[in-house]
Amino acid sequence: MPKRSSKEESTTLDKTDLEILQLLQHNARITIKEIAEKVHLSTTPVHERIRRMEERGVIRQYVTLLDGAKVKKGLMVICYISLRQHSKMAGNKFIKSIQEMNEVIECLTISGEFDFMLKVVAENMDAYYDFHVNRLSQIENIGNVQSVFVMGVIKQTHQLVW
Amino acid sequence: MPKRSSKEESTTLDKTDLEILQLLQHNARITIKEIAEKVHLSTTPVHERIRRMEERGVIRQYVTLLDGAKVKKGLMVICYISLRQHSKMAGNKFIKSIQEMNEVIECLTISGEFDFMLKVVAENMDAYYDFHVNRLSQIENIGNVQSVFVMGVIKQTHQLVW
DNA sequence: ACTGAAAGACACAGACT
DNA sequence: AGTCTGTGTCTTTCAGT
Repeated sequence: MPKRSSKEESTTLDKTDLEILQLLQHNARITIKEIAEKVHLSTTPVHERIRRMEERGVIRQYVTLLDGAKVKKGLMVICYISLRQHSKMAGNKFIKSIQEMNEVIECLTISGEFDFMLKVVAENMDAYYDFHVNRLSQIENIGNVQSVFVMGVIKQTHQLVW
Repeated sequence: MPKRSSKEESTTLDKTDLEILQLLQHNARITIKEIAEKVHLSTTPVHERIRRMEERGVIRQYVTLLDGAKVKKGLMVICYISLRQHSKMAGNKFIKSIQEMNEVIECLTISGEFDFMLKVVAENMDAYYDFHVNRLSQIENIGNVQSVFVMGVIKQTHQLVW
């Protein structure tokens, strides 16, 4: 039997837990009282269930989503990158650079021709050009870079439970 | 001078608004009292500023982010799709199908060879294969489909203000 | 694991500067 | 646009089942 840290007890989520998560996914600012009513419980167990799911890491974060265009981040670009070297150290250096760039809101390692897929936000094309040429391309060990522009957002959700 | 609906007054965001947004981005369940302390104001103006930013649509939604692996959505796939026909009606039919598929958590229209980029979540490879063959490929008018597997998440944030 | 009650903290509205 | 103050509501803890 594998040992587990006390912070990550792996009791499975029951139906009530999933209902609570569903409600929280849609509205992180919903009151515990309101959740309690919807799942037909009093506030105490709801409070405790949420606390445990936070502790176990099932709940990662409560975030507020903003309208990009209204905070001067109207342009979204998908950016594919391959490195010239694939040593662990070279990879870590790249990752560190990416972590520090606020414009990069997502970075995934992917299968296929490229090593990374980035999602980059900028105010407009000029700002993106500046980012691309003066910051992204300056990272050492960068190989091929390819930009794909996002013309429209059809769907964007964070629901992992439904 | 262009008319504006009263719901979307376009007064620019000042430094305090941006500070509030920054705090809310990191923690949607932060109390107004705590925000007020950090921006050196009383709760009333903070409350009012948030209310206005919600009304104007600057704040889109408060959401809870879950750990995919812990809610049986451990696999993430990027999926590129081109349609056979590009009429408006054909496009709308596709979009409607996508909206109804919970596995598709993101859908973007993109420049380049493909028409759409999807982000799909599934419990494992079997579940993804089932989704791909029996649901995605069954949408009428689907042309080319290409799947890229996400091997790791280096960075994932929703901060548009920093 | 839950209910119910009770204390303390907070949100929200009003009067005023 | 802001502070201050009061009221009602919610969170959070605890005793009890």
